[in-house]
Amino acid sequence: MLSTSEENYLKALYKIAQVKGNPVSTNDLADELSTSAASVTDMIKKLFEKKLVDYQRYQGAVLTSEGGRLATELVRRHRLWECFLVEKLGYGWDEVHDLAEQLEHIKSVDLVDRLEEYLQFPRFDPHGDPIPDRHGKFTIRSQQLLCNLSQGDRAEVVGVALHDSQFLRFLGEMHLEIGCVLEVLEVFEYDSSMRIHIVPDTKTLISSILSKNIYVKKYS
Amino acid sequence: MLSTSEENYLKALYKIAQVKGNPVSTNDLADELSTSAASVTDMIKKLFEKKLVDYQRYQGAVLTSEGGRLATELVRRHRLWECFLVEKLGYGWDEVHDLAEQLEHIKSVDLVDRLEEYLQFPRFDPHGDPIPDRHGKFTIRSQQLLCNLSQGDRAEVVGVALHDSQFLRFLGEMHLEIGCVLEVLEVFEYDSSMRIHIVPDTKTLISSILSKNIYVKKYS
DNA sequence: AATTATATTTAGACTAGCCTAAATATTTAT
DNA sequence: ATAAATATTTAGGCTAGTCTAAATATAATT
Repeated sequence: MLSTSEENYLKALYKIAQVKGNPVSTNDLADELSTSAASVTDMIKKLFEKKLVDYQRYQGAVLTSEGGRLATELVRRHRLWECFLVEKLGYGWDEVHDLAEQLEHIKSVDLVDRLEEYLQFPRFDPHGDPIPDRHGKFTIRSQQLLCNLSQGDRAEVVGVALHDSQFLRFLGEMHLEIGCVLEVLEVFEYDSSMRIHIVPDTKTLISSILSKNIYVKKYS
Repeated sequence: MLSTSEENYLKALYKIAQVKGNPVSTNDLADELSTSAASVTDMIKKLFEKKLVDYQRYQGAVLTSEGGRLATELVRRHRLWECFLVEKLGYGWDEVHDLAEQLEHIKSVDLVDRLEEYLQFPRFDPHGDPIPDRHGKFTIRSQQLLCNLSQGDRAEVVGVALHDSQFLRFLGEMHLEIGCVLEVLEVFEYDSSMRIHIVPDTKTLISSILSKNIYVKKYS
């Protein structure tokens, strides 16, 4: 059985590897987990003993297939709990991260499977991130950013690249949510801002900070 | 903020005080928490520092009003999570204790209030135990035991005095569940067993081990 | 009331997870 | 290629929560 702390290391390893590739450096882990490099070294050794990471001194760490499986399971739990909190308890998508962070560590062989069934097997969480199924498989969503669309393009919002609550609250205020359809009305070269039409009835200007962090699926 | 361990001590203090009264002895706590008396002494001192218990060396511990409030809140959380697990996720009443034991420690100011609303403010958990409201108030259920009924009495099952899963599974197999109505057909002095009619269609013999651990509300 | 038995506390130690400071390895830049 | 900068590990220590063994206080028994 893994401790909460061990689980958090696995998740961090998984997350960093996705962005920066393998091997994952001690310092990157320390940053991600807001801890010291020395603590990371200790824990990596422990995970190595448990065969959850491959590791050689000074060379960074890589999840083993078992480590990867466990990390994916944690992502699954996190995202399913986020669905539950938003869909059933009425939380906003900007409020659920910390709670899901706690709930994902609940130890049970089948709790999350039952939760998934109860939620009717959602494939994406409230932020548009894909939810791994029982076997760790998931659909990769479009990686195209809103900022890369051109005038006249129409697309659906499918995800966000940032998850901090300020950003999410701001998007919410602008009615920019997962699933909404938009059209690029105009692109301003000067500051890369855009005027967009959020179907059906909002037309607004958005800064590039926003458009660089919204994933869309372009209608062809 | 309290640790999971501190919270478990508060719950144990509350539980023991209800059964044996105050003050609660070090050994009783050690038994309840499956730990050593030495550990209990350490933790009680800590809770005393935090003003959650009154304590004098060798004289046992008593929850302060703040300690009692927190303990009641934990009971509330535990019972609401049990409701959720049974009613929404389809668990049996014999399967939910350990999961609720974990879920009750999730830190949040409003999670459990939202859960309560989502469950439509249940007043009793799946074992018939009363659920404290936001202010710690709850309805005390009938304390009458099935074994104290006489031939011809009719009553409703309102609770169980034991919570171990073997006992609960056995009751379930006999269709003896919270809310069911029964009538005492015959009482056998010899071994205090009873023949009962579980309305509408089961007639069966039950041992005194069962009838001593089922709370009923007699129809007058 | 003294003695024995029981309950409780103290003392000292252990583990997990974290820390800082110092040592060492690797990488980068001159 | 060597020096400087950076990254990583080691060494030693801290806290929370636990333990066992020993000491001490309370309760029970004669």
